[in-house]
Amino acid sequence: MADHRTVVTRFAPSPTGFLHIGNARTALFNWLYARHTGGQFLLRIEDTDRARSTEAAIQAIFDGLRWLGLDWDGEAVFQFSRMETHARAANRLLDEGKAYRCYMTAEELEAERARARAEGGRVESPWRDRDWREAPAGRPFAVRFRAPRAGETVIRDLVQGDVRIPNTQLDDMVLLRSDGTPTYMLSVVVDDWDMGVTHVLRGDDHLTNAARQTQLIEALGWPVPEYAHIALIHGPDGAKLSKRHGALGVDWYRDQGYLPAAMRNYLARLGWGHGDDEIFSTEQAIEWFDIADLGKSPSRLDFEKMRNVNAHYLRAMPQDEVLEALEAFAASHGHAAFTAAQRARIAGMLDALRERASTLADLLDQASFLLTDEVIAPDEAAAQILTDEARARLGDLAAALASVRSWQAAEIETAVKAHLKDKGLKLGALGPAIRASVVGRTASPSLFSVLEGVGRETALKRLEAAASGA
RNA sequence: GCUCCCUUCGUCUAAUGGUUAGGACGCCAGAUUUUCAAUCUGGAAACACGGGUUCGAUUCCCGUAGGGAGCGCCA
Repeated sequence: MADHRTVVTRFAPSPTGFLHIGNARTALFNWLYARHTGGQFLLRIEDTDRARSTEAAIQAIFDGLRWLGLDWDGEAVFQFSRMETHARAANRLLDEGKAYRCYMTAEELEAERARARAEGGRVESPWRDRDWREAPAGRPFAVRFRAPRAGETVIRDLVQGDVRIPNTQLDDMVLLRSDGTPTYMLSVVVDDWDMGVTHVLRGDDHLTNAARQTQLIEALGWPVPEYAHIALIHGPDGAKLSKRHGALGVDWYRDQGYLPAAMRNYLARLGWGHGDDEIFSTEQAIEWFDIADLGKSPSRLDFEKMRNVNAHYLRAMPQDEVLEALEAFAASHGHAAFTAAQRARIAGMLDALRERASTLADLLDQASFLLTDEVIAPDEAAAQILTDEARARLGDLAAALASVRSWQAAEIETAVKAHLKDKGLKLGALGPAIRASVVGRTASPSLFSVLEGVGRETALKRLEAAASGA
């Protein structure tokens, strides 16, 4: 049994899809609280629904948590493997008369549920007060919890305060299905106790479950953990986050080029805050995090702000880390590994490039003119700039630049300006065309650093190609 | 339908029984500028509504409206 003097939190997703972004935030809060208190953060995979649980989903949870940098203590617990233990708890309640065998058929149940809903009461099983020996021999039965019919159950929630639920709203929950397998409600309670969980931070969709679980826990004679139910994250339109928003799994964010540190920062600010602090390190978040500062209202995802936070991290990260992240990102998007020359070119221009990017995807896109030595095909806007007149001027410029001794931005600038003066032109008459031919775009970092960045040979090759109308 | 939860700028949030209601993203304007950014300066922008309680409510209470969640032999 775990030491109950220290905080133990847990993240308990069911492996039925990807790691949902809302769940990722829940995991983050549990992780922050455990790290803040010097306690433990446990991971439990709730795989008791055999039909829906998949190996791929389990992997997605592990990968997602690791990507976010949320390390869990000890081995992940697989709920399904603890079935026997759960069943034992149910049987104990049966022996103690706190649960009963229910022989209702699916049809009877359906009718009773309709009645309860219409009358606003609980679903009642006739077997609650009947002797199970009256049941036809061999008929399968479910084990139901004998919940109080009257009164109320109060959840002492660290976020929501005391929440009182009338017991008339709480049915006799099924503990063991008629095939003998334990239900979620039973498994959670038994596992949380066995794992020594002291603080349950989860989505507020579990708030009424907390009432049922409280009843169960008390029947089992165990201490009720501290609860903290946090409001769910909604989509930008305020509706529940759904596939329609196209941004459910954390893997999507990774694929979009968001950085883990930025995600931690952004997610932490959703439903939690520390004064006016917006950008803070994970260490600071750990130091500051407290359940008391959790908000009660649901928050919406704001991709503009997320991009802004990410841009901040992209700029603040050490160069070699950005390069490493960019290369991994490129690889996962089908790019070949960078050559030494490519890496060197990107490194040389990294600060200029990252200043214009919010995500790794932006960065990779903006660095594309550095990824090849060949002539670049201009995009639509750039092509418009390359008129016959502009092309002719580029030819003159290429000839003039060929004699630049040291291929450095400052010297290139001197040479270009001398050439312009010679021709009686302003930079505005030639600059856009240089950019269009060398970068293939109408926007880029400073012209001269771009010329330096691609290297003399490639720069001249592109200028000449544009001049010859290629 | 029943039960429960929520409501401060468009969004994320801070603060308070007496404040010019603060910050951030976004937006607008200006500065800077070879493009695009970045940066700097300035600006517009909120206490959902109606009743109370109070000398005084954004803050406390009650309603209304709006939003959300739950009501499975799913988790």
